[in-house]
Amino acid sequence: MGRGRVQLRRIENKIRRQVTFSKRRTGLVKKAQEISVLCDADVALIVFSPKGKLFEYSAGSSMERILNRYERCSYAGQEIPTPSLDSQGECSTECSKLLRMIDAMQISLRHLKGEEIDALSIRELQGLEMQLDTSLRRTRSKKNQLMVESLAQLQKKDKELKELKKQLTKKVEQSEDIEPQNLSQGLASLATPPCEQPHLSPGPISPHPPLSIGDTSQRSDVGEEDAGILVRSGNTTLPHWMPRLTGE
Amino acid sequence: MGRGRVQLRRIENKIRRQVTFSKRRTGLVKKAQEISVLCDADVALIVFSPKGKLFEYSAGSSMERILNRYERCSYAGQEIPTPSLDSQGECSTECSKLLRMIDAMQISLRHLKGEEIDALSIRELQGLEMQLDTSLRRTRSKKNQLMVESLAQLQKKDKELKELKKQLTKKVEQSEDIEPQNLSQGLASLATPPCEQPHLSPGPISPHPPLSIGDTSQRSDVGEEDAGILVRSGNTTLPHWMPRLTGE
DNA sequence: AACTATTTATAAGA
DNA sequence: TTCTTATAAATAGTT
Repeated sequence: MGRGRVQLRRIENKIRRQVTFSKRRTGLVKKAQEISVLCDADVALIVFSPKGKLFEYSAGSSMERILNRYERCSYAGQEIPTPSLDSQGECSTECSKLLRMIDAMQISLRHLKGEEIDALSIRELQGLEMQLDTSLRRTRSKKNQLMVESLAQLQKKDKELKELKKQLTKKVEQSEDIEPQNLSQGLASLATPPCEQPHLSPGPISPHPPLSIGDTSQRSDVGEEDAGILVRSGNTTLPHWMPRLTGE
Repeated sequence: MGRGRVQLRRIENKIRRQVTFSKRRTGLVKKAQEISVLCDADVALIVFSPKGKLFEYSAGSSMERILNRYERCSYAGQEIPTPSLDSQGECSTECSKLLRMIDAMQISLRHLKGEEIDALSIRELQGLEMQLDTSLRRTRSKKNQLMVESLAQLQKKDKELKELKKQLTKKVEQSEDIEPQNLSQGLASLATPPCEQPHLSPGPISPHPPLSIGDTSQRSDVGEEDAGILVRSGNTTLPHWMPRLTGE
């Protein structure tokens, strides 16, 4: 059904494969829905795209219901999966559902943490790899964005302080005959503060949310990705995660 | 597709309904198998006939594996099923504990998936980045290891088949005066099979567990890490995830 | 289970 | 992604 006879083998072209997947997935769901309505059947359809994305469809009853029914039917002859502690019917059902959920989530968490991946197939590993790659990109990107913003803030603050210093110095000079040195020395140590994290001081000095500045105890990966904007500082004291480019 | 427009409503006639069910079920399975092969997807299909009979089909991976994966994926993104009903002190305490646990896990899970990272601090992002980096390395490493092993297997099999072909060809030549060409031609097409995924054929042809072979729909990252061993193939049909180095 | 007249699905192209 | 169109495929009703 299309402009050429379909070869029953993997479509090599990535784009065409993706398009075909999308179309056929729609078709499959439609068929599933049709058989459900026409023939009064319960249908559950689960599809994982090659990239590992999940698509699900169920008709006639909820996915959960169908899967439960499936387990009952398919395990019909096998061992009993320990109904175990049951006395408060309702609640234990709820609890065991939560426990299963936790089980499943733990497995996911372990995999995402690179643990217990020995049991995974190549296909699953590739899905995981892509997921992790995406996450890593996003995380790096976000981190670098925050770093740049944070630095810009510091620079702005520094500039303001310098300006303040300048003005005050001027005033001091004007009234130097009255108070010779005390004030001017105090200002010198105040003008460029030792770059503390903003959130250490409870008072909201800046209108921005608390920025905590991380360290770079890793490989050199700071200047990557979309943080390609190189921020140069004059004689600003740099935060410790920033590579010292200017040999001030 | 038939001699009348299909009404999307339950077929009342019992016989017709049963017949349609049977036909469409076949069609649905065929479609499922096609999308799996064409698009390299994992598909699970569960159908309950109106009489309650179970039909199941899976492609790309075993039903069990797909259902496990489904639970992992679907729970990972799911909403918490309402802390709700609490009256029986003991159990609801237990439940809410589990729910809090699930909550925490979901947050971790989302972060590891690169979602909802906007609220994280630079320090937290760096921690996450390192975690993801480690996971990615491990995953790639494991995947590549499996790929190499899988390829080695295929090569071994290929070699065996070639040896077999050679021997059989020899035998044929010896008795060529009796049966001129039929056998030898049949062998030629049999010697190097089109590298189907083993799990598509139900019968266990090889003694190896079903290897599901993933694709490389990503950046070129196959030859990295500890998979530095370059495996060359003769005229073996390569699995599709393998970069074609030999321009056969 | 087979056979067609038709309807549907969809591959390719835009 | 969505629309269009030519054609392959599925299948409803029939035998």
